[in-house]
Amino acid sequence: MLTLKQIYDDKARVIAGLEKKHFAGAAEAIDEVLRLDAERKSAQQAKDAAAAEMNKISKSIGALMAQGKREEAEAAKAQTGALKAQIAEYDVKMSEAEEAQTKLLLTIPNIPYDIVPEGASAEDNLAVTIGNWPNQPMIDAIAKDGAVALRDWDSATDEKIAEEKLSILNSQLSTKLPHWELAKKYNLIDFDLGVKISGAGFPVYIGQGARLQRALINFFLAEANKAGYTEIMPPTVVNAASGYGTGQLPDKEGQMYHCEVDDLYLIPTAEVPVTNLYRDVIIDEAQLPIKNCAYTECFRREAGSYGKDVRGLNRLHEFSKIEIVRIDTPEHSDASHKEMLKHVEGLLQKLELPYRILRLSGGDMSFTAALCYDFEVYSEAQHRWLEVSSTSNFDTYQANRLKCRYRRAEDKKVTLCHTLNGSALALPRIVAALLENNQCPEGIRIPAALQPFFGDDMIR
RNA sequence: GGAAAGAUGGCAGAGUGGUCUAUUGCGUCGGUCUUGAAAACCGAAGUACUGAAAGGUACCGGGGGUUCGAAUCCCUCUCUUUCCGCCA
Repeated sequence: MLTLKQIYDDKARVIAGLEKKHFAGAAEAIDEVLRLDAERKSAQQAKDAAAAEMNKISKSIGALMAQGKREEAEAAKAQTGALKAQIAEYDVKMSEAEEAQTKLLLTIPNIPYDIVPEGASAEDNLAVTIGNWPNQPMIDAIAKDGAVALRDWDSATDEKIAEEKLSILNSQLSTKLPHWELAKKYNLIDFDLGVKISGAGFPVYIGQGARLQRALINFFLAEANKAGYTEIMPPTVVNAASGYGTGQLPDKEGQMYHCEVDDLYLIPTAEVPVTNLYRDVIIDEAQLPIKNCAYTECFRREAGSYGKDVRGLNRLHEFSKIEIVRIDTPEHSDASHKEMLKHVEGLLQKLELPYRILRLSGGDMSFTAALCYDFEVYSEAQHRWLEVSSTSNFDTYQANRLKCRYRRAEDKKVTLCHTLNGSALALPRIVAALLENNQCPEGIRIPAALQPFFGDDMIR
């Protein structure tokens, strides 16, 4: 959640940020937060004063008793009744105001960074990079200064180039089979068996299909380890406190599987356990940035999804994902974020998949993010972009909920960390794109970087 | 699942009703000494809210109660450890 300091320091900026995120009633909500804070402060001041008086009297009673002055002690006792009632009253006022304030703050989203594009929906997301296009990679045409240039899209020229490329690509690829037919043709994935033993959205991977899963997991972990991330294997079931820490609760209660008997939640992403490792922790600055990665199964109820979005591997209830998580100082978090983007982009380049990177608009970003980039791969049989990674900087928003802080080397002050995370990568849509984009008469070509992990150059 | 014991500051570990803003040890930081280091000695050091500051308030697993006063007594919850049972 937002910190009070953020609001006191620049209220207008906070309100403008919330409006950019299309949060209705921003100004009213912020004013209410401030009103409750004033209420809390005055109640606390009154309570503290009464408690100080009370403590003083109590101590004097102890001294009087020790000296055997019983009558004076009894007189002092008589004084405390009114004070006691006052303290209780102010205490109730204080905690009521505090609770109301926290509850309200939990419903207020993070504020976006300045470079986040204005806009209400996915339509307004800004493509910043396109790569791995056939014949002549788009990246050469639009981002000469490096793959993760992350410059703003030049709509006059870049959009035209992208459109042309897309139409060439689509005309070349109209004969390709979608991945669910390829999965059947090569006996890689059985969706019907999954329905039988679990339900829709729980595919069974078989033979080379299962081996491809394992190869991708190992490939992504190997790349993350190479990039300096420490591998974590966390529990995939967490308590409610962890859900609140990273912000899945209370906002997205219905999206998580919940084991009621034990009041535990199946994780929707490794972000939850791996970030919560640092809940209620004060880290030495020398240990930052913390760079962790984890492979886990992820579980999402996906209530309300339907149609082409859930066809085949497009949207599952259980899927494998490798997540990278960073904890950093405010000064360095932006550089950390860029490194993460470069890492994720590198994976897509090594897998030789056509991709684009989008900077999400204010209205399309998640509740907790301050800056978010989505990575999408182009599915050549479905003729659509599939999201395979979302890489975000949460600024201090998550850290404030988590109470994840660090001790600054310079002045020993305890300060909120910045948290960041990103998928690197989610498997199902990568598999979909690999199958569709690499199909040829002989089978399905495995990209060179993946061959050592898969043990073959082709699915036949 | 059954039984017992426990939860105190970075760690270890005292404290069973009144200067406890918690004894002590280790570790950490600063200083003295030293060419430098070690040792020794001296000193410092928690978190949060509040206040311009001095200071005040709260925190000894969580919540509640008794009392003028609770780390300490009572209730309750959670967790941990040990033993037994079951088990990959």
